[in-house]
Amino acid sequence: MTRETRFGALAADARWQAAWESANSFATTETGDAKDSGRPKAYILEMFPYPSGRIHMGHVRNYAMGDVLARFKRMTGHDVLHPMGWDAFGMPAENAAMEKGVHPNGWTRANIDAMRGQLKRLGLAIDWTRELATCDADYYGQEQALFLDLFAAGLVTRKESYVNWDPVDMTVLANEQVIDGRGWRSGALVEKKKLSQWFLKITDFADELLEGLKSLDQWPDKVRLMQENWIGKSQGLEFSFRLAGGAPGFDVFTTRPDTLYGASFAAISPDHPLAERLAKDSPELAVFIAECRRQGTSAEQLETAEKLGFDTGLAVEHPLDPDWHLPVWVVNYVLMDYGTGAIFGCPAHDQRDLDFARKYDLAVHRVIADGDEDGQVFHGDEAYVGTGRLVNSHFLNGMGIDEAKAAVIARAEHEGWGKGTTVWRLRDWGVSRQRYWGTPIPFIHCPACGLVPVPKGQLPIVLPEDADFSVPGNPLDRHPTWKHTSCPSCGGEALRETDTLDTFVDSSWYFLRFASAPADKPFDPAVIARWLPVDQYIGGIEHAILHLLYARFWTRALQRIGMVDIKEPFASLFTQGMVTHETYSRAQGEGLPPLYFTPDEVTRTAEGATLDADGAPVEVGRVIKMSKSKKNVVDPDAILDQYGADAARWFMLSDSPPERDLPWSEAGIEGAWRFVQRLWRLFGESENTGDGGEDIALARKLHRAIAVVAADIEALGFNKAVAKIHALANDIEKAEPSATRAEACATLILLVAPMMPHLAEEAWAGLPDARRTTDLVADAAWPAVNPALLADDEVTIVIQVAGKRRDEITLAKGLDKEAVEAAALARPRIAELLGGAAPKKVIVVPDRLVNIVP
RNA sequence: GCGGACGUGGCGGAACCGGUAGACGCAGCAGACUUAAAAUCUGCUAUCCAUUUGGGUGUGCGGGUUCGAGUCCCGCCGUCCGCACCA
Repeated sequence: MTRETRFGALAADARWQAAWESANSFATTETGDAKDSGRPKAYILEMFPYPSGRIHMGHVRNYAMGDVLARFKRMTGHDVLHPMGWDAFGMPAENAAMEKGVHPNGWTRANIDAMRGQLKRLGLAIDWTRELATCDADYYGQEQALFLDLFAAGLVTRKESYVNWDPVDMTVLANEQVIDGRGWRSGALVEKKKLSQWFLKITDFADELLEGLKSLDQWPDKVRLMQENWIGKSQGLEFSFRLAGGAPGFDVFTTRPDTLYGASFAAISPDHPLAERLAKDSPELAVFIAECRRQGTSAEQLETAEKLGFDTGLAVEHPLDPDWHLPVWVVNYVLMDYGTGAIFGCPAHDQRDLDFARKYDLAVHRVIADGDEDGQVFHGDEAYVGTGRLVNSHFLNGMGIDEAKAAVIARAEHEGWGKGTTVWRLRDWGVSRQRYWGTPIPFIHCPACGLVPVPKGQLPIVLPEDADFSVPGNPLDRHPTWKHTSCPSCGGEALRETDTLDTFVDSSWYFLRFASAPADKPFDPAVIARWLPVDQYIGGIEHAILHLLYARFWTRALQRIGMVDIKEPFASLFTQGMVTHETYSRAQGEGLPPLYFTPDEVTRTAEGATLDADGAPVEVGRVIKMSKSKKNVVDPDAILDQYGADAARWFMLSDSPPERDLPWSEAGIEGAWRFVQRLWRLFGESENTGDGGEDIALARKLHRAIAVVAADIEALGFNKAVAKIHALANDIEKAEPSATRAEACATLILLVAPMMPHLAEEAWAGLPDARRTTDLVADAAWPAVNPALLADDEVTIVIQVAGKRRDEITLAKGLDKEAVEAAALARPRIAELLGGAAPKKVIVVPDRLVNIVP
């Protein structure tokens, strides 16, 4: 067979993908247990995609990274689990059903088929036998079983509550899914609606989920911090105010019980039951409350919102001095759904209270002083929130803040009017969705027996195939027959629950099902124990809170009921950056949005860009995340057709650090393509041994590259690994033919194999048998490093004079300081600079540099 | 407002633990090969002065610690991200 002078990527991609498939190369080695196989396990997982229909460049980047790691782990002797599946339930399928009249199942399955095909073209080392879609009855039936287990354990509740109702999607949203008062998917303004809802008691785990973050030392600090803020633990005092006259009042929560003597008013939320009660007899208050509710919740509105209040005329007794009465106001800045919906106002030491007090001319008393400022009247418009000592506070005077907090709590508990308590920002997870395309909640409403769990033997509760999607609302609820059933308990007529589960439930345990998927139960705990936790999880930062917090909760919930013995599902998390592209647009005149063009429609030059259709310039905009609306998208299929999988993968891994955004460019992919071809030519020289001699300098470079590339891949520093491989290729090309050079060419195949697997296979197949340890490079081992070749025996030492680089010498490695110093001072150039004078001081850093202070 | 991250050539970025700043790639310039183009190869490419050898400046800005700072400390400026009347 004569060797092609160009690497034919398209044919090679197909050839090797077929070869891997028929050799079953990426099937998981079931032992997965160092005890049995002697090999460590590596569970490499990328967040599974939603089957929207087409993959995008973000997927390519995400899966290329995971794939490099999975292939590298195989090469370094691990049993690897690297699966793929589909987060297949959710709104878009139902929207498609409504808009195009296709069934959600058919739409979803077709999308999965299309995307699977696209992913396979990337040549991913995935064990496709473990593929799952969350809309498989196999999968969601087991999810129903888990839901029943959690119910039995008291971790599922049903409560009547105000919910976030998305009027466009006609569904309920979790708090986390409401962004600036709008639905995260539809963008519609969210309304408050009272409904009976299913909840998972994530708040039971608030403390554990917070504490657990400390153990996740291989997670980005940023994500841990975001979760910590989300959980929002505050410790303080909860106490009751009595209305003056002795009538029962209301409870307040504060994190600053130390400032109680600085109180000058009490404030309740417009949604507080007391405010609502008072409003019945006060039309003015009713008007005020209505205005507060109209007030928006978006960032800008809150920023500029004025503190407004309504004096109820009521007064409450100060808990530490019953003769001291505080006026009760209804104010717009106290939220009903945090703490108790009521506070005491201490204007001197809380900015919001101070703004409010200044507006309504209320007393402002200093109770914390950081120096000699101890007058009772507080001046200025900036609250003092720093440290200090208590003043004007009777028995607290002179105490530090923490001491005073403890003293007030102790006194409250002793006298019985309050207690130390912890308040969380985290709410229970509302999982009810009034949708068709989700996991049916396995419960039955019986008029006689009430709420009855579906017996496990009757699972899965399958979605009906015939459903009407022509109008908004829940197709399950209006289905003519599906919800009618009999009660498992009394046998009488009963109705099925028609809510389905939030899709974040589906993604809270898919990583377990990948590891173990028996037919008769959700998973086999013994197999889970072998594979979990996931060793490397890779996905977008957009899941920092929702998905990752829910999955952590679900895992802990399963641990509590004894089904798994891990607390945290993901040992190491990596959040990759987005793929971005510049935009091309033309202004369309006043008031109109600009007209955007796709990269295909435009010719880009160094100076600017012109539209192919008319040859006139278009405006080159900022580099931003690829999005359909800005038309700055590049279709992976087109790239694969033109350049093949390896060039696409290589470019995705080059240049930008993986956690940062990657600017896509035509020049960049061209560069990757050229490098693929260059390597192909280089690999072709692998048998050119010249005179057969050794090239020790090249051998050193080779072995250093083997070690450094391995370390870079291990640390997910793909851009650095790419740079090192480039440098090594340069070095090999410059070297004269030799046995070492031939060996280096062959070894380079292995170094690029995780990133460019098709090219590697093609080149590997061209090697003589003597050089090939395995038929497929996919089964080959990572090259061994010869430690003796890692270090040079000579080093270049820089000579500085007064901290400035003036000269350099090459010396044997490991010389002692005196010898290095003498060698440096002996240099004519250094002697000249010193002008004959003895140096004041000489610093020698072994094998690195000499700094001479004249 | 609170919290966090980041500022290095024309661009993406590299630089171990404080020790040669700009690796590697892209773009650009010059040259070789070619009838020509593509492809490929070679060289140059932070900046200013001298242009042969060298010297000055330079990692957002201003200070500081140190023999030595992109890296550590203090204070600014800018960009991006997250949260948000959370009591």
